[in-house]
Amino acid sequence: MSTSPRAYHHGDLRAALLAAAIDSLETGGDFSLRAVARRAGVSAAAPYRHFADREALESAVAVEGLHDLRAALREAVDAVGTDAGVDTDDAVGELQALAVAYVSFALRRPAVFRLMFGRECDTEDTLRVEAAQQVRDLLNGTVTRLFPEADADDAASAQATPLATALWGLAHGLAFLHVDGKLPPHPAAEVDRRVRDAVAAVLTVPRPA
Amino acid sequence: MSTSPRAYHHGDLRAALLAAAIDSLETGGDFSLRAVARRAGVSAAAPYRHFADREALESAVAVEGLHDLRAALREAVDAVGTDAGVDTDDAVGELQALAVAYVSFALRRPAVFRLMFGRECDTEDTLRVEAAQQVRDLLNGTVTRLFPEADADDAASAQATPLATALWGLAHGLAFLHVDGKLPPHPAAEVDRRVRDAVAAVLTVPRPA
DNA sequence: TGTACATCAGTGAACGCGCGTTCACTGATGTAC
DNA sequence: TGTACATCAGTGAACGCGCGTTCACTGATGTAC
Repeated sequence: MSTSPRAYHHGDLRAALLAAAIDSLETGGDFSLRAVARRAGVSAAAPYRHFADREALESAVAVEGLHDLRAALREAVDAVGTDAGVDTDDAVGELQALAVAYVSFALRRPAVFRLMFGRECDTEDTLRVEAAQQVRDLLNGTVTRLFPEADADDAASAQATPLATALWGLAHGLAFLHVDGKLPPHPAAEVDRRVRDAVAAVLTVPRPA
Repeated sequence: MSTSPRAYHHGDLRAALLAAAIDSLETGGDFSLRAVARRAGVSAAAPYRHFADREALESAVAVEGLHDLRAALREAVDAVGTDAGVDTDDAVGELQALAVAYVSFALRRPAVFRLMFGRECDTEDTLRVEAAQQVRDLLNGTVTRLFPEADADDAASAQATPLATALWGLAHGLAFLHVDGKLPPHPAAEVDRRVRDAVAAVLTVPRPA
């Protein structure tokens, strides 16, 4: 809270380290315990008072990122409007908005996104597992709400139906293809359009009579 | 060619280093110039006779991987059958086969797959750019062949239509989600089914009249 | 067929680097009386 | 309100590590005559 620097007893070094880690990731793309400590203006050993090891810090950053992603997705869904009467056109629009938000988060914070998803994660870390599950639930829940006919017997509305898996895969793939430079990541408006078009194309493909 | 070890003048150290690099990636998941040299039974400086630097070796591995991926995709497409008369059901089956092959390649060779796609790549490296383009062409070409109506005015059959982008995104996303442990990567048959179902679900979603 | 020599693909030692982690320590903080 | 003391969050030096890269070198190979 205090803005004045204190030699000892930083105040909230844990939060400061997290912020430094995210900052470090977002400017430079990589981070290390030492670099983060440096950026926080603290000795290399200091982080060990707050994190067991390098991986614990990494996981804490991932949790923050997952929360932010969920917030961004929720906001996108809410922005489309949650009117009770949803026809399929609106449904397509909502899925488009979801995918656009997913990809745009990835491009806004590529290093954090990579850290969140770009490696196998520690299944022991309850907070991280939960945060990841919440993102999944939001995606699955939205799809199930929009297309309940696919799998009507699931009382819990957050089942990973094939359609939900497909939407996640599509958004996730387009996100990484852009982040990794396999599809041009600029300008943002073009990316959004590409994502929207891809979602629309796949959902409205010609089909046999 | 000769199997007897020679102190000097290895014979084809370049190829041996590539093989060692791939081997190193596939058992351990990571690799370094030094580790690769060690594995090839050669001094740490030896690779510099054949590769400008670490990145050049990495790119050469990526090129091999991209060729292998294209071969795997081509094989999958060919296996479905290339009869002239294709109706939409066959088309869905072919896209499913393509996606399954893509994901199964990623799970068979996760570290190589990551190296191929998991970072921005050197656009100066012509061989690598070409190899990547060939994979794209195969995906785009197949989609355009199966769904020509989407964009009939393209003479070149390898345009990146929205549908082709979507299919690539879907396959790519499911690949990484499995590779990174966000979806259970075992058993293989289950993964194949999940991919097939996802492709089918998205292409046959209910739609407005 | 034999010899002299240029070429070239290796060696091995060394460089500087940043990393994660540990350790004994120290100085600020807060509590008990 | 003042003092003694335990707690706790930092310090800074040190460890061993593997890395990419360079350098002068050496020994095998192949060619010219």
